[in-house]
Amino acid sequence: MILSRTSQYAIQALIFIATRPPGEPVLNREIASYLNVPPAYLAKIMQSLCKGNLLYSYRGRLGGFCLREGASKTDLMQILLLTEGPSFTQECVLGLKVCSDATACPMHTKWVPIKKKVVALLNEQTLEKLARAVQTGKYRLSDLPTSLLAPMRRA
Amino acid sequence: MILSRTSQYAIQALIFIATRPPGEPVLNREIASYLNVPPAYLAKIMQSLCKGNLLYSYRGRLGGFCLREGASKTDLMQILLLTEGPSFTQECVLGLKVCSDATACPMHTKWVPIKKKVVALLNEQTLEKLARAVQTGKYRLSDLPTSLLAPMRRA
DNA sequence: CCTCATTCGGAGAATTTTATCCGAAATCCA
DNA sequence: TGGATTTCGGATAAAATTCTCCGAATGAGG
Ligand code: FES
Ligand code: FES
Repeated sequence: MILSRTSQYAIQALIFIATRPPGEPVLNREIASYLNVPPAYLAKIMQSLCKGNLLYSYRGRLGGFCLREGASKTDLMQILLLTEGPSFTQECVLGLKVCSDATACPMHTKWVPIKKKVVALLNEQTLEKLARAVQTGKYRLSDLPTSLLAPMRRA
Repeated sequence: MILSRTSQYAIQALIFIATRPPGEPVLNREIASYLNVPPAYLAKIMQSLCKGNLLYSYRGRLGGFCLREGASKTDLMQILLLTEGPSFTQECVLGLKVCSDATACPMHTKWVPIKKKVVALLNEQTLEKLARAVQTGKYRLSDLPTSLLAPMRRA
């Protein structure tokens, strides 16, 4: 039910960059402050996304991060393969070392079809799509300020 | 895509107990060795399952753990509520603090239906069902010995 | 009663994940 | 050239998860 924080930050950051005009480098500082995540930690994640060939990075003034050409067609699965490792779709839900029809745990037959749905979803959601959804204003990338979360709190 | 090890051990252990004759206490040591998990760690998990009212525990000779009456009707969701905490089905896939239609992230509309399927599955899989599946011999609770995992290894 | 076997409960070690810090290298611009 | 800004990369710290150890309490049986 859970992605690691690292994966969540990576996805959020990439969608955010995808909402910005392509070609204009975006500062790590700006992303972190918009998403409200720790800047130094996010910087590490950005580095690994560069190494995974999803981003370009530019140092110095006017530096920052840009999506690589075509990276707006990147889907979430490609990102998660970087951040969660290549085996994350192949794991047994009960933690057995091997998940296959031949070595199935008692959840296997029910779990695999759902897993397939998840994988299909991750494969079809591209940064472009997700960025557009955000741009409509109907969907958000960061938390609402706490003041808005419990508006009935006022006396 | 991932349950914590704690949850995986808890589920495995409970299914194992459910495959045993009810009323006869099962030793922690026996469970741990069958499932091939760290005994001292499993003992902690068993303790918390007792506190969560899924198990009875008996100390001393002839001690061990038994399912509580009716616990074979326990479903996986009840177990996970103990081991993962009460909010684990309500979390945003991208990590936003609140997941709701009104504060949706760009994955929300696609993710929630899948989440519902997962929840429904967890709600319908009882220890009884899962234990029976294991008893048929077609499904396993523990890993195969490594010697069997790569049978082509022999010269 | 004593002995043995077991869970209980607390402390704490090891590992992994998350987060921080800082000096060095790159780049822009004056 | 030199100053300002930014990422890079390595070390390290903090927190959470996973795992271990041990003495105490409990209960069965001799
Ligand atoms: S073996 Fe457990 S999910 Fe496939
Ligand atoms: S808000 Fe992200 S899944 Fe609901």
